[in-house]
Amino acid sequence: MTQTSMLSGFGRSAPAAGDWDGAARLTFHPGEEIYAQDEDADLIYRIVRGSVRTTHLQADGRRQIGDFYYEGDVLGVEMGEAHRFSAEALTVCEVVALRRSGSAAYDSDRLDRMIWAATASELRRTQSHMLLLGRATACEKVARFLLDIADRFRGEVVALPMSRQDIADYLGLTIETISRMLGRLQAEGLVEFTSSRNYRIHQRASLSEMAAA
Amino acid sequence: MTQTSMLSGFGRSAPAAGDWDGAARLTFHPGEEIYAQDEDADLIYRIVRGSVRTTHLQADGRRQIGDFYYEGDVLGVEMGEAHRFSAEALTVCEVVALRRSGSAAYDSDRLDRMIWAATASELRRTQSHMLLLGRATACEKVARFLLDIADRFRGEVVALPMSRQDIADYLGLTIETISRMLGRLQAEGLVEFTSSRNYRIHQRASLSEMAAA
DNA sequence: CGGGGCCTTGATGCTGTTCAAATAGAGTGG
DNA sequence: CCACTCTATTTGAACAGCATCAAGGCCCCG
Repeated sequence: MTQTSMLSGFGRSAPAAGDWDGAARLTFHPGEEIYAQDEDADLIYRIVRGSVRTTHLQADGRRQIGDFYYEGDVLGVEMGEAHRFSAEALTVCEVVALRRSGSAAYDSDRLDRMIWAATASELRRTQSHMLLLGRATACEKVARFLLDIADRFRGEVVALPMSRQDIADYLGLTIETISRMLGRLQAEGLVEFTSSRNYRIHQRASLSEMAAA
Repeated sequence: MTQTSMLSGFGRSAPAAGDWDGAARLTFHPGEEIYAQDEDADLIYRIVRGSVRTTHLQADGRRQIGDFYYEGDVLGVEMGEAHRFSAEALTVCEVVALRRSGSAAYDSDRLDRMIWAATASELRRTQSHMLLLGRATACEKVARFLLDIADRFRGEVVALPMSRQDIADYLGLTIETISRMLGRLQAEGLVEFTSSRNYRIHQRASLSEMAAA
């Protein structure tokens, strides 16, 4: 594949330690934009700490969340000249950035593999998201969302770094519907919310059943 | 069906010339399966002639169409072990098939580039589809669908190789809604159907407006 | 001419939205 | 630590869009 030509090194930038030697290390605060929709897609980012959402905004204000990203995930591998989504920090976030175009560089083989893996992962997740949006009831969407998020954290209690509006724009629903479905799932004893942004799954099997059907 | 068994017929099929030397050339009839959901994703296919749909079937029978593919498009580049979608011919179809893993081959560089390009294209199209499914009204979905299909054919009259059910499962709607929206767009003079599977766009600007908003 | 898909059209109902308001939480300054 | 404010979330009631159910028409092919 052509990754070799797609990648390159990084001129300046204080070399930071970590997986990507020579990469720039950046910090973002909640709500801050990491890259903008329609901006040139020249850099890719790896999240060292924190969580990020990608959003696509339409002219009339409707918003679609592309995905949520966590520690270890790679951002910005969309194909094409420009980003179709912007990326914003949900929590305080540390990322390392690497330029992907430009002159051939030092460890391009490793970067190639990384970009390829990130693209493959992106495609898989986008396909899942598409399936979720296409034919699922509000309740199914919310159940699957809770399971998906829980699968990323090994902890007993799961934290939701995103707002109800973010969840709504991810699932193609309204915040009111999100709230009602969360309420219903809790009333049925499948999950328990210790606060509006922290929950625990009580009956994973039943929840999976709601999600799949 | 597994590729091995599918390709067992390769012995007889005369290795055809064309873009992919040494590739197997196959013919499928309407409704025939090119590869199955959950089957090992070992082969990729390039459509020489005809059109194809990819579909994902859930246990309860709900169906989601992944995409429609035409002459020149590459199929089967989904990542992961197995296909999440099956592929079925819509019309009589000729495809060439290539194994993507396995013995290091003659022109693997070119193959790599091709796979990379197809994956990039797949990601872009899946993202578009996701945006279409997330926050769009029935009317917007249908308008965008008509424009998308028209953009693939340069002709004045556009042919729809797929059924209303296929369109419905692509857009996450029902056949009745599809039919009503097509009727509405025609009544408003934006498009004209010469038959239920052939149309002509009359006011592209207005149609785009319906699609975007 | 008859049968069987496929597509269209009509009537009714349900799911999720919209509009509106109450409640809960988080942050701030006294 | 408490009162206050601002925002996020929940809850309720009415509405709308799309689905569902049910006929009816069209077209292809035998």
